[in-house]
Amino acid sequence: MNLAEGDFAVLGFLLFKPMTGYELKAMMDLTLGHFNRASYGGIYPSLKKLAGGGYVSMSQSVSGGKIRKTYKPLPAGKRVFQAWLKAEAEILRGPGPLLTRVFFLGLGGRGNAKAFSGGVRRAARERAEWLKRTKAAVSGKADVYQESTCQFGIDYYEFLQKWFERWEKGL
Amino acid sequence: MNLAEGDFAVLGFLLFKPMTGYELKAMMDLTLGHFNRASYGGIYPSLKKLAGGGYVSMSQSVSGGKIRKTYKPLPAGKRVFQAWLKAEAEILRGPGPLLTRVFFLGLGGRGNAKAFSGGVRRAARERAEWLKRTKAAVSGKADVYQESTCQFGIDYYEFLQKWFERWEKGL
DNA sequence: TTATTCATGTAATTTGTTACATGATTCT
DNA sequence: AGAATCATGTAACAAATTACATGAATAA
Repeated sequence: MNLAEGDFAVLGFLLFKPMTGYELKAMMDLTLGHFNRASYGGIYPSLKKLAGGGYVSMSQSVSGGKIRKTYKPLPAGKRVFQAWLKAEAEILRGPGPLLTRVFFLGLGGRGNAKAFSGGVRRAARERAEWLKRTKAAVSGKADVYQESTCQFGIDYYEFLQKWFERWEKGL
Repeated sequence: MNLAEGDFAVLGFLLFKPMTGYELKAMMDLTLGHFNRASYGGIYPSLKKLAGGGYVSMSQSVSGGKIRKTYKPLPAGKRVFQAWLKAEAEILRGPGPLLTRVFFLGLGGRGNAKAFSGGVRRAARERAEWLKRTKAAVSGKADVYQESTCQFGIDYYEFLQKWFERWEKGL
């Protein structure tokens, strides 16, 4: 039973501040919501999983008949989160997973952000190069739209490179 | 049993040219592979589903003990594909689904591409505006990385707007 | 008094991913 | 002889999405 992207997002938010599932949803909607949508159907099972694995603890409080379950990271949770922060980034799935990582970079060590950014830039450069080659290979054989798809990829990965380059300098 | 993103991609490729599952995989890897990964585990069940729904026909040929199943779109398949091409684009999931649509735009009517591009630009503009507002609202309360996440979103949606604007002009 | 916010979750379905299993043909 | 390409697919698992179900407190 290993943790997925969504689980790490939940865990990361709890590292900022212990929260209830409801509060988590509100925070996620506000911050990562534009790319990574959060739903109760994702959050509550995730909390259960994290608690079952010993990554977070749960404390229940009852006020006025209403149950409130507040979740808080345990040492094991902090450990796996740090490991996740240091892992290589997957740039292929689009900005969503990438942004989730950027969001939590403040929780990692000082060198972590630079290393992460460097990894993204390298991967984006490789992707852009590859696409330029395929574009040249397909040129003439494909219609405008198909070539546009390729061109978009090139432009997108160059945008990524530039963005992270600029960002790294400003850190 | 309604069709998903991946099913439409398969159907679209078959509209270019009747193919086998194997050929589909090769084509998809070459063209849409950078954002939308294709696997046999996705393609073959998709073909089965499309055939079962009466969207494509299958013709089997045996040459040298080897079975070759070639799939070809039926009128019903063409109809649902056209409807899919005309639907509003989902810009939230990142470039993947967007690019799948661009790739097949040549199969739609002349006005289709412009309408699509306009829709993307409008959605991207709204998203960027929304992010600017939340950025202003959160300013000071969030750390560098959290604000960067927001800034990335703004820059990304502006990149999208500019890209499609330029693209539309060149059509 | 009615709508919204706070607060919990489950169940079903869909979708995607990975790994496995098989075998002929063709190129080196 | 061995590697790569052509060609089929299934099974298991992981993940995400949607819809459903419930109910107290509070703000309009």
